[in-house]
Amino acid sequence: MTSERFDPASADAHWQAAWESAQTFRADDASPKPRSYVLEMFPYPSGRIHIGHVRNYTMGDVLARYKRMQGFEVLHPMGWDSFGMPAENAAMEKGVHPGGWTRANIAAMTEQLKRLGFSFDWSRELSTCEPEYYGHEQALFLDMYAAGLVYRKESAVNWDPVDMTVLANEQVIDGRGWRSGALVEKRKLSQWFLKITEFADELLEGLGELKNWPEKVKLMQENWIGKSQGLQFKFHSADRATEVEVFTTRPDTIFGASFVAIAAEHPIARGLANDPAVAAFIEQCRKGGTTAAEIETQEKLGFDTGLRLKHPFDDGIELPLYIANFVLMDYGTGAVFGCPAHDQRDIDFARKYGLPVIRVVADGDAVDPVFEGNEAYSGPGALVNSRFLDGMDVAAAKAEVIARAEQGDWGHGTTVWRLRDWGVSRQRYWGTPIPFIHCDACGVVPVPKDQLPVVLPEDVSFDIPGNPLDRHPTWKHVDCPECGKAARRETDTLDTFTNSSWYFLRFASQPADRPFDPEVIKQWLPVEQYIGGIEHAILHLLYARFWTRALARIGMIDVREPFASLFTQGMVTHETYSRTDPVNGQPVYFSPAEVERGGENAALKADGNQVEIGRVIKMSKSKKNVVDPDDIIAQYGADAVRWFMLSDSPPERDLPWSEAGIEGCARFVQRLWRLFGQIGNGGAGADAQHDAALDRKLHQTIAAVASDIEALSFNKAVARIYELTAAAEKAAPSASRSDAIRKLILLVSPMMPHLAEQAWSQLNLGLAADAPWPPFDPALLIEDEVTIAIQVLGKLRDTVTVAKGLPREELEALALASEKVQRALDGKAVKKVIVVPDRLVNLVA
RNA sequence: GCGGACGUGGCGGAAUGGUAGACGCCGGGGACUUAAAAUCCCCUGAGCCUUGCUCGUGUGGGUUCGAGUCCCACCGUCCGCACCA
Repeated sequence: MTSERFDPASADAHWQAAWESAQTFRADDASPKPRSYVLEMFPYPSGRIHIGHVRNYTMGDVLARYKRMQGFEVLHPMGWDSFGMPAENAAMEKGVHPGGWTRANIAAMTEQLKRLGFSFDWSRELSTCEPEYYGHEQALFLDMYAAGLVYRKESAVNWDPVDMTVLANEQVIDGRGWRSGALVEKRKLSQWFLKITEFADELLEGLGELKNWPEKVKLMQENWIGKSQGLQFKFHSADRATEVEVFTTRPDTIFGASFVAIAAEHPIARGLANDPAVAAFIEQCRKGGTTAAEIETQEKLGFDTGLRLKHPFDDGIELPLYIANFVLMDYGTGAVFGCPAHDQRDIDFARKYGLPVIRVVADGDAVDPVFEGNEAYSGPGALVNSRFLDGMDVAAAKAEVIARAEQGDWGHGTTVWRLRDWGVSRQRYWGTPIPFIHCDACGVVPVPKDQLPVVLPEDVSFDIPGNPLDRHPTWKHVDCPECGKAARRETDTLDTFTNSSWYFLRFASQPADRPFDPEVIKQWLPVEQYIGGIEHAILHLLYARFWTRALARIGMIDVREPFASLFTQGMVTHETYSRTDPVNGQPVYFSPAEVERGGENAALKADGNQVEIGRVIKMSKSKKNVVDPDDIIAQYGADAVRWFMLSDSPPERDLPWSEAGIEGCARFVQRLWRLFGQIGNGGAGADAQHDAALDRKLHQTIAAVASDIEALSFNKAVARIYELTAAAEKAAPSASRSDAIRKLILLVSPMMPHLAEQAWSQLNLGLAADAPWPPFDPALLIEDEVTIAIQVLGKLRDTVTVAKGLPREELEALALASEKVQRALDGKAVKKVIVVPDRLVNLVA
């Protein structure tokens, strides 16, 4: 007997406990089965699970469960990216300890995740803030150091003079510390760097192999790495007292040069700064925004230094030297030559300062040496006005100029990268201690591996400004491992991105005495499907690729690319509800829980009056358009929430959350439950009958849902399941119907695992989670009848349902026999007939 | 400014160049009920002279027997940002 309603409140917990006690989702390193590693980006333990996490992990869970059903040994782990600034902020604001705060958050969020029934192998759970994890990270860092991939150099940081602390870029608001409001200073500190630039070429080339990564992400990484090939050469003043080295990707346009520009921070500019006008201009360049969007829209400004430089091919040509606000010191040489006709920034600048605009590349049109427009031409063409280059195409001219520069020994062809080495030092407490010791006699000495982990002391306080590690009474005082004399520990910690750069390896293999076992890594890696947010498109994903390659280079692993497929999911959005404050005219926002939504209107529950329904946007605390996963799970059950996460919107797009939507999902859970209760006993009577149409529908659905899940097109799989459900409901009792319902339980089990287990348990066949994906009969995928569209001049006039595979002549005859077709033809002669077998007939009159 | 993505009913969205709007939500009508909830059935792009016809996938062109889909130009929305020389 089945109860009338499916009760998630009891079923969810029951089946979660059943999976846990059976260790259903434990991945077996020794399994003979083919492997599948499904990974979602692990969360930062901020305190509460966000609905975005729910969407992310639901997608991964459907894939992981499906893969298990397909006979794979699946690794589907979960852990915590638990070092980071929010813990320190909480410590300062709430007076709690970062460790205590973080671990309490992890405990609460673990409970939240478990309520959703995800098929995680919890035995592999890891937390990056524990010595059992970061100790191995320290060992890997030492290995990289030994391999020459780690070095120290001076680097500038944002220093808050009041809080006596280093600030992250995001903590600097309008040039001031976010907490203290003090003006931020640039300070030079000796810091640790990882040589990611040594892998720039590999990381760029490697993108080509990543067939299952979004083009968008690959493009972002490509641009971030920023490979540019060109010419680096020096301009000289007539007296050779001044020389300016520039880099250009367009050496072919050298005869179009009309000025040279250097960055405000360029040594030559600084050298001229005793002139107050120069100093004032440099100061002016420092103000204003530093982001691309700000700089791009900002007016181009220059300052003529009065210096004149000789053209490398003709001493008779003199170019003015400007200091300009659009030249970047940290790219190339910090100096460029301007060719206005073929670079938009340069022409903006030239028009402003009345500099010549000389066209040197012409795209086949008449050669007009006077360039009238204000739009630079950067396309292909033949060189003009360029002496020995005339007539060459751009590529040939580039090669020719580089060859001549090298011959004349005044320049050389070179490759410039935008990518810079990764500074990993953070002057923060809540991170992985960098395992080095500073000794006055021996210098910087690595901590011997047998002394790892260097454990972060937890007896620290945040009531005084500055780095707690630095003022800890004992922690930093150690003996030098080399000479034994008193020495000091490094008090910087590692950037939290290092924690997430190898966690996928530790998930696959976690021996106690080393970071991982390469033999086990080999079995699981690469991750078959990685799922997470687009916000990690560059940094995390590039660093993880870098660590993987670095570890491969030093012989620790065989994999080169950690993530075979990457999927970036969209956000969960919600309407906003607001009223305008009559006093200040600002909107006052209300949360969905405070609002009663009906039809096209919404009213505040408190006073019954209307509120304005705003646009559907990303959930954010400030707009109050958030829903809490716990509340909705309690109200609708895990399966309805999971189903909602998969329905309607394609997974890469945003998903608008709505009350009506989740209610519809909860209703569908009950609808399935009623259907699942209608499996016949397989005995006499109706249940012996077969239903060919339903059989076909079932097998088509099994095949389609499988391919939709593999393509991560969950919204399409959901639509298929609705269709099969409707077909099964309508079908008369038969053996086919019972079979369809039984298999439908399995089809929905990756998505609604609790409901599926509850229904499956009544068949006494073990756990649904352990059941294989139902096979389909390819013969049943083919329809025996097809509906043919009949068009006249491309317009649909009639349809006719016929046996599949009818010959062309018969289809044509059928089309002509149609009354509607004859009416549309209106006596005109048919000139041409297009027949697409089993699809359509188009009569051209 | 540059780069990218996207524009299809009231809404989320389907659609190897071949019947546009699958599936879901909302809405309307009906059945069941003393009643409500729940459930089930039907309708639901727009317009019209309603056996049917016309229009319709941001706009304007083009290719094609046939275009939501391909090409060109534009408009709009969203996202990202690094002046990359």
